[in-house]
Amino acid sequence: MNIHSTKATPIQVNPIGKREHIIDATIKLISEYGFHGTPISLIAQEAGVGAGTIYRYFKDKDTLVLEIFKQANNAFKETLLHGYDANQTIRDRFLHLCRGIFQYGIQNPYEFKFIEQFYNSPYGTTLRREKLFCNCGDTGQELPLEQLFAFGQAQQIIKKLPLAALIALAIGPIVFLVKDSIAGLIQLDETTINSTLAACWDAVKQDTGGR
Amino acid sequence: MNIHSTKATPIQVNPIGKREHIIDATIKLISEYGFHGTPISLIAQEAGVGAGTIYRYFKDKDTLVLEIFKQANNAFKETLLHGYDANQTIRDRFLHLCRGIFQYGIQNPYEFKFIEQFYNSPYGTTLRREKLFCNCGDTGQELPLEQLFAFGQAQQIIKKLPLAALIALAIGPIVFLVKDSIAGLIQLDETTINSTLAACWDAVKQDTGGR
Amino acid sequence: MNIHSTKATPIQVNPIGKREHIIDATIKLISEYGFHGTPISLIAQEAGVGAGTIYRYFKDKDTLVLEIFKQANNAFKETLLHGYDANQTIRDRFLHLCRGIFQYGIQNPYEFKFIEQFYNSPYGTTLRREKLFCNCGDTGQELPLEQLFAFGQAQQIIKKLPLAALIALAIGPIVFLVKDSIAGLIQLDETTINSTLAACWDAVKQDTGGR
Amino acid sequence: MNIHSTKATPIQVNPIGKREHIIDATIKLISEYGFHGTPISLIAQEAGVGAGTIYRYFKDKDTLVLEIFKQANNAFKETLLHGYDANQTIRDRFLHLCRGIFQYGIQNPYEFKFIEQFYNSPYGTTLRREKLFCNCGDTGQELPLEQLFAFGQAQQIIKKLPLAALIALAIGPIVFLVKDSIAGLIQLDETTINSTLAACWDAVKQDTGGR
DNA sequence: AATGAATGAGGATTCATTCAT
DNA sequence: TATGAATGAATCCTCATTCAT
Repeated sequence: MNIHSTKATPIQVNPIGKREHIIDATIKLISEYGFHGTPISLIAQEAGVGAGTIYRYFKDKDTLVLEIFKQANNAFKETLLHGYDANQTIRDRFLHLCRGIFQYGIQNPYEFKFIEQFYNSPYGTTLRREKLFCNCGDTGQELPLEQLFAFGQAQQIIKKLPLAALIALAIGPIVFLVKDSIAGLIQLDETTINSTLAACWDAVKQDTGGR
Repeated sequence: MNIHSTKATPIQVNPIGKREHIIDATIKLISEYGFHGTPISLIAQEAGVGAGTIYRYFKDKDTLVLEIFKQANNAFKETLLHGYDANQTIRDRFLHLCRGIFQYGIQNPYEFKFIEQFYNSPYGTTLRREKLFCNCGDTGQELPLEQLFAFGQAQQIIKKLPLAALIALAIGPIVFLVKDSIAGLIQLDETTINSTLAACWDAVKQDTGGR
Repeated sequence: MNIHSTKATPIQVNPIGKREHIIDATIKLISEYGFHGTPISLIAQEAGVGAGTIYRYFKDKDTLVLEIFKQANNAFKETLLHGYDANQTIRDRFLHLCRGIFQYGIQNPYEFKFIEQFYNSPYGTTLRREKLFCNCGDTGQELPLEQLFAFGQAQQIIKKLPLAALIALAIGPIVFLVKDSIAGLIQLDETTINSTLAACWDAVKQDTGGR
Repeated sequence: MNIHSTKATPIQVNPIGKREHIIDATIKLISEYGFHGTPISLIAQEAGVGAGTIYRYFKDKDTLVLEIFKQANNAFKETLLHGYDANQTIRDRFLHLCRGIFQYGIQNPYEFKFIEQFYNSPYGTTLRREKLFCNCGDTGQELPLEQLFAFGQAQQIIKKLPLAALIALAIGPIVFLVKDSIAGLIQLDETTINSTLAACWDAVKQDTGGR
């Protein structure tokens, strides 16, 4: 056992845990310092393993990060879809999906920042572009939010805006807020979340003329 | 003078130009490759100066980046305030400020990404926290958007939400869209910009009860 | 037993076989990639054993290689001496020994290259020097070729040249050709071998004055 | 100036010398320990420069070695051809070329071993095969020895053997002897060299029937 | 003032060897 | 006895920074 380990492993160390330790350390550090700002040696130290050990589980640093992204991204999507009911109104479904982003971000702050960073990296941009243009991404399936918007537009419930703009109106504020929350700049209580979600809906919903 | 320089400087080089060349090169490269992904040698090459020369203008790489951030951030704020008229309605002032973000981002994509990256870096987070809590940031002055929101809330024109949430609702979508635009994922024409700005206003404006 | 082993060893593995597998794998790989170019892990994989197992048979990598060299070198000498008849003429005995080198090299290309490599390594040079000067090498016995040359010189059948030069004249071309053959640069048929052996004899035999 | 330098540089260090120092150190060390047995750090130490400096002159270790080989190989060929007179008899020309190998090897022992090692490496074998089969090697020109043999065979002065065998008969013993000489196993005086050259000629020259 | 050659600390990765199972 | 996961020293290479010119 590495004497410098920061993780206490009393009595019985989980033999499967090493891979998890590496993944956790990577998410935590890269979400904070970025890919190039996080040396493998630091990951190893944080994970409580030797540097060489990381290469038993992952071919190289790129692969390590890519696999973590896939895993985190899938968990993220699952959170969004958990309890998703296609029979609900468009508004309720919208709120469900957006609330999921809040939830995931608050409960998995490191993962959230990791995913965000990845999407903003050159690799992530390429990924997004492929998904946008070829619809041939990892899973091949559209984001449910996109389907929802398309459907809502047909129903004249969602504004006539480019999909990318609608996505930005829905996700942009939430991502922004969650990052502020993670940075400790704001405390996200239930009331704030609900109000913000309602405001996001105001942004995308078709103007009913009000009058 | 670097013989491999890509910038011809015949006869009389503007001695003040060198600093600008370095700054421009840094913004362009770091906005694309990130801080750790951009070696000083590459900046020197792109700027058409010797690597050592950079250290005559900036103490070290950190300082270089920090000063560029301050400069770009100030230019950004100036863009927002250009033509800003405190006598306009709150809505018009909101639209003016937000449109400024679009404008700046589209006209200065490198600077925009640079600023965004900086704010998301560990250093940037610290900076924002200081500004938020101590109000003792670089300029010490609040964002005009924050003043506007506070004023609008008092007038019952702006939703009763934490300032950070309002900021997120206003800026989040725009930053999102501009990044997509820079990445080439969407073409931002005037119509889309206007509609999006209107939607942002829908998000922050006080619900008038549907009258 | 390594499940990825390329050598099926069903039911009952010959416990003595493991050492042989390791040796064979080592010879094959080192003859191709060199000492430093051949990791223990690769030897283990090729041998179908665990990496740790190798250390049950050999103290370390150096020892492994050294023992293999001794073994291969002895086998080589035995090949040369097989069927050697001290009653034959000097020429026939010379041809017998030299033909043996051809035979051994063609039939054991990996071993041949391994031995050659070893002799050219710093360790091999030391070994040869010790043998030459102290006559206290591994077996302590002279190469039969040296004895033969000494005898032939006394008979005025072999040229008056330093022993090392005679050895070079006899062995040099053959080693050269066998390496070319192993590298696939030439096809060594019986005719070529015989002619080359005759030419080697021409090189070392005493000039009979053109009679 | 590196205080650990092993090369005294009194008074005036040659500013161009650094590249030469690196090359010399590389030749010396690799000729002794081989490519994989010679770390860059050792080369740097021996050359009296920082490790990073090597990469200012050579892209990477492979390039360093390849360039040195080309340079040494060209110098070697020049030595062979220096004073070569196509009007001399085939025997004299043969002796001239072969004596050149002796000369080069004795005067440039490190380079000689370096070249030899390179030719025996996987890369070198490929090189030789290309030269042999495509005649499209570095310079594209045949070894003069090969031309000489082809010419001599037509004149019935050289034995009817495959070219590779003749080359082996001529070069093999000399390379062998020079290596022994470098290893300190034999002292090559003029008499030994001349006698050995004569013996090499005996090996390749057409048998005149002895009568 | 300007340069870029030189440096060496630091980064990613490999691999001989150990040791718990 | 046999294994292969784990290790960390050692390797190749990069790059921020210095400094002689």
